[in-house]
Amino acid sequence: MVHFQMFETLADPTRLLIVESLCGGERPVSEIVERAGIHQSGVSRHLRILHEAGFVTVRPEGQRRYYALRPERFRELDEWVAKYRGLWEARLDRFGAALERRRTALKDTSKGRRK
Amino acid sequence: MVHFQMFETLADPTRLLIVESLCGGERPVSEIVERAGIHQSGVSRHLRILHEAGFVTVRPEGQRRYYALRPERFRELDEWVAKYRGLWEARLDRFGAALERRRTALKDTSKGRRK
DNA sequence: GGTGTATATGTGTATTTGTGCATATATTCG
DNA sequence: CGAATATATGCACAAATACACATATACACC
Repeated sequence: MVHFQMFETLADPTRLLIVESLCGGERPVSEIVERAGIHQSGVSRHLRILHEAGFVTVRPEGQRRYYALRPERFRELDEWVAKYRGLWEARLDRFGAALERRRTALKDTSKGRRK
Repeated sequence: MVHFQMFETLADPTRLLIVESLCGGERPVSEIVERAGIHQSGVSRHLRILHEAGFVTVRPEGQRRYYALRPERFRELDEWVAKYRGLWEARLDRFGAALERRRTALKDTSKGRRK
């Protein structure tokens, strides 16, 4: 529950569009503005938010500023989601459960999820 | 950029707390209210939002309503984040690239993730 | 220095959001 | 039926947010 700010940062269509625009590598602001479809000042603000949240880096070059994705936050996101992988993996287990019980001894792989 | 609504849903500390409270299995509203630290009506609203966004299911039993996590949305989240795994994996690759090239033939174990 | 281009910031505003309170709905039990 | 418990909803309101416009800053080139 410390991570809700990461989700706040991504909880805006324009910011998510910016993130996906940076998927292919660093981009100058002007290029992002073209795709975003909102005023340049708005894009600048969104980039500030993304930067403060640690999702992007800036590299000034001349009068341009190139923004790029920063791996750390995405990795953090990945680790958060990882905690919930058991949800659907467990479901698949249940399908094959009866079958599996007949074949092998029941190895208790449930990580204490069942209350 | 179709997924920003998923992030909107998780972009609230109380809702994220609810999600994590449901990690251990289904819970009645009353129990969630205790942990949330806000008024019962607020919790009810958050549960509605989570439900409409497809993050939870409801199972009425008597006068209680048991909420539980729904795997689909989390899986969707996982798939979204997966697109960004290349960010840090690529960085690691670069560190060990020269070394690895000398040791083994390049076995391509990437499951088609690289675009 | 001055001019032009790229990006950031101050300000006002309309919209959205989380919340508590009071009340409504549903369910159980007598 | 009525009373009690569990949960949802109508309403009002304070706080936050995304946006455009105008302006400020930073840099390049003359």
